Amino acid sequence: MEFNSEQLAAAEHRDGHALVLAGAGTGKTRTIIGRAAYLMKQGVNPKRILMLTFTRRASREMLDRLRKWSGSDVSGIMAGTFHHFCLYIMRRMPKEFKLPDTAVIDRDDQQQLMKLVRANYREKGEVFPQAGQLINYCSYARNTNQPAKSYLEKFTELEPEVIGKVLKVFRDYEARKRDNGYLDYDDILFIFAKQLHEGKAIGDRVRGMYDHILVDEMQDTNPLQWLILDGLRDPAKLFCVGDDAQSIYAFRGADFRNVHSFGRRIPNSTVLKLEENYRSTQEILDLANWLLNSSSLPYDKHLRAHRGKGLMPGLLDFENEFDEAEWIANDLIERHENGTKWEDHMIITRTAYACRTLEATLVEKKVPYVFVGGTSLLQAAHVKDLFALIRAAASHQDELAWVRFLTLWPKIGDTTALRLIQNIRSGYDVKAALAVLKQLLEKRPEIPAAVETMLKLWNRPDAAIKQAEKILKPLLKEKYPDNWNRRARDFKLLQKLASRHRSMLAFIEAYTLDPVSSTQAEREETDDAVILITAHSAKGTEAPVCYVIRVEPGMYPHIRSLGDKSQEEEERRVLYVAMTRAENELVLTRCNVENRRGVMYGGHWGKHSPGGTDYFLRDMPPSLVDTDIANYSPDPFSDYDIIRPMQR
DNA sequence: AAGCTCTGCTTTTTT
DNA sequence: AGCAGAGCTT
Repeated sequence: MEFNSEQLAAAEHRDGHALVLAGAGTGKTRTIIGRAAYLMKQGVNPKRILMLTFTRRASREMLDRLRKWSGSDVSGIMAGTFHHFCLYIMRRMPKEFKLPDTAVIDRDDQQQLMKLVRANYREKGEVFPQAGQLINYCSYARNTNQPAKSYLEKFTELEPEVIGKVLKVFRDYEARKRDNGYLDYDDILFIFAKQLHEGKAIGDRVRGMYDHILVDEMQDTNPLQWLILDGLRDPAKLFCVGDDAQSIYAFRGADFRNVHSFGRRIPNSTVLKLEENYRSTQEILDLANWLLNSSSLPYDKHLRAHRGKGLMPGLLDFENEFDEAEWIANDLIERHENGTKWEDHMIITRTAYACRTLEATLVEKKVPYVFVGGTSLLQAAHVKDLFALIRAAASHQDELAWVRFLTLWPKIGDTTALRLIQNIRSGYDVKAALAVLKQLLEKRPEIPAAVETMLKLWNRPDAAIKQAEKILKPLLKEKYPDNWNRRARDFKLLQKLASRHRSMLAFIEAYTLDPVSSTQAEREETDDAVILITAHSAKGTEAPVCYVIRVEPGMYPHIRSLGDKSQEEEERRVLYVAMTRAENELVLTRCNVENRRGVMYGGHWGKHSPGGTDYFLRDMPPSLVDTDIANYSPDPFSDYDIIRPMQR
């Protein structure tokens, strides 16, 4: 593995805490891996190293590359996301953390639970935040470590009476979560951080476990995660890597000033810089640099390409998204026919929704692709239905699972289900609960029988899934009449994934924290595929050829962020991240939005703010891009011999 | 009273 | 695809 002098200085930094400010493509990952390899070479026990990354995918890749490059056994290193790490430690010390039997719930479950609570407070016709919004508020306040009350007063426009009610809803929600034995994503961080700081003995014990803590994507850490890092350091040394220009998770409470204040907040720390870009050609960086420098924020970034000059980025206009999708698919096919691999191409989208047309076109034209980001396999409605049955068998306290499972059956709606559940939960354990259920549903023995079947197959996850599918099939076929075959395929996939786990609960927990998108899972069968990815998921990745689609007004910045200066700036960074993924070729495409329904509000793009930016590329110097589609193969008519009308 | 069906509306990003 | 609400059925 080769390093330049900046990278080497960072990787071999001695003594004290360090922050490495690394621009896009400057070898951030390389440096953090180099750091780990250096430490091990110096004789540090891998077990004393903790690597925190932003996604599980990133940590897997990092360990893979470290294993290959260092040639040593890296299995001792603890590597994962903040959530994984905290949960892992808490599960190892359940008594200390006062963590009884708990199940991790995902966002969707949180929302369902919130909906149940909300219904008890909202009066008919009253304007009250939706369940999803309530979860957002609650989560944001906790991740930024501020009381819900002051957060709601300062950062929302809710009326005081509504705020009072919302706070009551929050309290109820917390209580209901506890009764059900649920841990949401925020609880995992919160309980860990609290004990780390307030439980003296636990804090010392956890602090004693590691000597070196390596943190990737530091700019995306939020105040709660900062508290965790702060509680873990000393004697352990922090080695954090980040880039303020790539901070795109403010909506999750991330604060890139965590990066700016690092030196001030941590005594005896060093700030190092990586400035040479190894990924892209200069033309691509010129465009990215222009984008950042047209901001009013002083990013002070000027990426220099080590590789020198290359091709101009393209900016191609299309009449509508069908033409755009068609052109991209044809371009991909032609490139593939010329001998490049599918996987060398990445298509970056702002939202999962915005690439639906493209996805359909790729399927139609038989271009293999994987989608990264967006709805995962476990969030698909039919998969949740199946898991509801399994979870119901796991715990008679699991309210959400029982509601979902019971309402699958005809003639059982919310009301009946909730009434049944009240009785079930009074039972001592699942067996007692089942006895009660059998009595209440005397005429429908198949319902409790389904749960009993699951209990019998408890230690054989794949068999349990197979049986669950068999039992629910007639019900689900009714519920999802249109695309049953596609959904049935997901169950087969699920069975396969489950067979790698010993217990059902371990399987569910692993995939709650590490959601696999269904196409991503299929990827294990097809290894060469075009990568279709959201800009957020694309951070940390790269590809020789990148298409950034739908770079049009209303998308960058996204219409929902217009009117809020700091949100608009975050959108600029999202586009910056998207552009800087490209190694050799960058193609921006956009559609004519003039006539599209739903984008224009009263002649404005959303709430247009004075002095704000309604579209980033509006004032782009034409010299930065090539807009001539003829320079980009293929010619859309190349397959046909067409008649060109005479000029008159 | 509870369940079911139809219609119209909206669609950010993720551990 | 999912949600809310209206209105119809059991």
